[in-house]
Order: sequence, then C-alpha cells, then structure tokens
Amino acid sequence: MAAGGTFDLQDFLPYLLNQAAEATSRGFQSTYRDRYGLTRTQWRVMANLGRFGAMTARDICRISHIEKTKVSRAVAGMEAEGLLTRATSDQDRRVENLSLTPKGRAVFAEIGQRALAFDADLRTRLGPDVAARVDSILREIIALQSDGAITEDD
Amino acid sequence: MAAGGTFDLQDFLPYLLNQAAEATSRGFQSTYRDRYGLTRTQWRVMANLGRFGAMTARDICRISHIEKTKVSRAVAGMEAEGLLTRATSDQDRRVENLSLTPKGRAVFAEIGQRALAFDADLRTRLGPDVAARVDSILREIIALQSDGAITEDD
DNA sequence: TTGACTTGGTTGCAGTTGCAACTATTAATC
DNA sequence: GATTAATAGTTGCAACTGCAACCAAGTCAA
Repeated sequence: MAAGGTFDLQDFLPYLLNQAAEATSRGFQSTYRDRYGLTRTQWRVMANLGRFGAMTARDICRISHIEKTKVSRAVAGMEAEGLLTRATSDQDRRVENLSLTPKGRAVFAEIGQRALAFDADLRTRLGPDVAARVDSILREIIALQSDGAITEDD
Repeated sequence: MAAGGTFDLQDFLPYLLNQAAEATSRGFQSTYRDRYGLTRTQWRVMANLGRFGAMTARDICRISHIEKTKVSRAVAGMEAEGLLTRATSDQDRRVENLSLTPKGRAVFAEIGQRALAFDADLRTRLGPDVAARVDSILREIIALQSDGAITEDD
C-alpha cells in the first residue's frame, strides 16, 4: 500500500486486476485468434452456445455481460463463417435462436480442450492454495460491482 | 469446475479475471474520464509520472506494460491539454523526459485521492480476509505470465 | 383499432487499439 | 569514417469498440 496518502498505481486493485487479466488473456488469445480466426467476443459467444446449447443473443448478453452490439456483430461474423445458425422464433419473431453448426461445435470442442488445458496449467503453476481461493475471490469482486452500473465493455 | 471435460467459460480463469477487472475499472472510469476527460491510458501515464516524477515514455512502457503507441498518443493528448511537458534529453536526443505540469500535478492529486478512496472502499467491502490476499494472488498471476510474451493491450 | 411503450436486434459514427512500417538518433563493427 | 544494427518515439491503416439512434415486433390499455 502506498505511504501516507500518495497514490501508487501498482497497489490499485482495478489496475492489478487489469494487469492479471491482460496477462492471462494474452496467453490464450493465440489459440482462438491465430488458429481459428475468432475475436475474443466470438470465442465467448461460442463458449456460451457450446455450453448451454441454443440460446438468444439477449441470453448471451445477460449471462456473459457482453454489450449487445458486440454480440450482434460477433454473431454476424460467425454466421458468415458457418459456425452458427440463426432461427427466428415462432413465438416471437424478434427473437433469434442461435445454435452452433457441426463445424462450430467442432471448433468449440477443440478450443474448449485447449482452454481446459490452459486453465489447468495456470492453476498448477499458481499452486493449490492460490488456485483454491482465486475463483471465489474474483466472484466476490464481480458481485460487488454488479450492484452498480450494468454496462460492459471488453 | 466444469464436469467431465466440458469447458465452462464461467470457470475459466482468464474470463473471471477479465470480468473482475472490467467490473472494478468501470466503477472508477467516471472519475478520470467524465470529470477530467482523460482516457484510461492517459490516467495511467499520469499516475506513473505523479508517482515517479520525470521519466521517459519507454520507462512508462516498461513499468506499466503499456504498448508504446498507446503511450505515445496518450502523451500527445496530455501535452495538448497542458498536463505534461516533454524535454528532449541532452545525452540522447531520441529520448524525451516527461514530467507533469503544475496543472497535471493538481489533477493527479485529485484523481489520486479519489483512487485511494475507491480502493479503500473496495477492500472494505471485500472484507479483511480477501483484501489481505488479493494483491499477492494477482501479483503471482501477473508474474506467471511475464515469462512468456511481453506484448500488451488494454 | 389505435396509440404509447417495451424489447430484441442492427447500424452509423466517432474514437481507440494493435500491428507494421516509418523517422531520427545512437551504438557497434569493420 | 562508413556501414550496419539497435533504440525512442510517431504514424497509417484496418479492425474493434461504445454509444446513441434506429427498425421491427410484441404488449398493454383504452
């Protein structure tokens, strides 16, 4: 902590979180970007569809706290790549049910495996003590802020 | 953790870190952006200059892991706002020694105070147990990755 | 039915970013 | 000294982002 009222960026929690997030995200980025040409948002959309099956863009926004324009554009790009399909809902024609194509599922399976390995490696290197605590701490921090603004970026 | 080899984004450490970083950064963004018209990078450059005094753009890059083009543009903007000055080094005329103007120092003092309060509030709300551990955990994560790629984004 | 309101999703625009290529200066090698 | 490499910082460009404005569809109330 900084001495006597002097602010030190290196001790600022939002900064530390950003640095840690950047450091780890960077490491995994090459997997979805260089190998499969996906953006981070596209990868996240894919991860949601892969995990939960068919869902709407709105659902993805709610679950992952991604801004709806980002989801919209990610979906458009993935559709163009044949990774997912949209099906307009019969009940409500504003709604589009999104689901991965076989190709999309195949890509998700591959990146998902790499993600599991990446995560496991990270936790191994952190050691069991840290690995055991880090999730709950981060979830606490996330929960703290969600009382306030709902907006999101990346 | 995800069951039997199925990847779950919600348990992926890089994702959790990003969510936590976004959540907290968002909360503080209004302070430097809305009140003083600074970008995040500009605020970080300012924080470094405020803490360490005169330094070069390269130093800021090294210390804060910010990409040099971002620093370059942040510095240009801050100079235009009268927040900092550049002085070409006599020893090496490629180098520019950056330092905050009185106006820049005043702005830093104000934002710095708010940052201290923001950080303290965050830690209070997290509770002493978490607050005590979170720094070292994040620093460990940051240190882990710094063996690998050096690149940076925001 | 009509109108006001809400909601799912898209688009336009201006601003930011990352990367590669660039200039200018210094260091190293011959 | 001349040539080559390295370094500090800038710029062009294409991609990505956030926000506000928008469209189309559905809801609600009279």
